[in-house]
Amino acid sequence: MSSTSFTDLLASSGVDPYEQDEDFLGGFYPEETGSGLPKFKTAQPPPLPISQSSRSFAFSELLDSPLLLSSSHSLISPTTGAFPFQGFNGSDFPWQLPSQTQTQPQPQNAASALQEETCGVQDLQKKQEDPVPREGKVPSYMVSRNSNDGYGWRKYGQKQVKKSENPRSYFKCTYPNCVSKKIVETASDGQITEIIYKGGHNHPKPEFTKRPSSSSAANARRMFNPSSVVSEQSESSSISFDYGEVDEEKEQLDIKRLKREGE
DNA sequence: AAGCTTTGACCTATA
DNA sequence: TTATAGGTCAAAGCT
Repeated sequence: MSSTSFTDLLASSGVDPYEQDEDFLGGFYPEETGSGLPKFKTAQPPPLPISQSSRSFAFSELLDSPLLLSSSHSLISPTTGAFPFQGFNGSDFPWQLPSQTQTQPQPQNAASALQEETCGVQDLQKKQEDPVPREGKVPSYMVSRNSNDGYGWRKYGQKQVKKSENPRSYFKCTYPNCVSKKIVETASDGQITEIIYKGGHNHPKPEFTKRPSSSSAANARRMFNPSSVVSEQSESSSISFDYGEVDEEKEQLDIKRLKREGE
């Protein structure tokens, strides 16, 4: 998969660029974003040992750590999308628009890679900030299943954690035998402030997920209602990828967590 | 009727 | 060893 491009992955996953775009903007992001751009954070170790770190210390650690190597799920579509955060190497942003992706030059080194990342994030941010204005908070049902990164998610718990003032929602992938989970931290105003992915999907992205076959068609409609799903971006909202803006403490916690999971 | 969300209780890990 | 925090379970209710 090292030679597999994002586009290829899209194709192989049965998602065409157009759809992908919709997935990211209307499914994965928006919903996740709901309102502001979420602070993407992932506990999911990057599948490939690529220079995706905007934080050398952390990633060098990760790269050296068994986490990366032992992450069996890393070989599959990890987190949310079928495409892991390897995308951070600058050219494969999972949520990056195809056109943008294609114009991204390959990072020459760690430093440039870092710049690329930063750029990619910012550009992406702009693109995402534009789209659609959001009104009000995002209902939990949007935040949850809607995680249409192509996968189905079921909320199994919510908790107010001390670490952050915002409540965390816990989701499991609804695919049979899939152990993938994600934790979404949502601010009081409905903005998703943090998303943590745990475990990878051990299955291909279900094609039906875009149109949830769940009984709650109403919910599905609401979920996919652009006007309600898309977000207006505030100045404060920003995409903070795990790799770039997470504080050391959090990252350490994630690493701990990953280690535990890996055992 | 199936599947999902909600929510309090319970379990486990960590300091 | 104990207290606290984080994560999960599972029953109830909803769509």
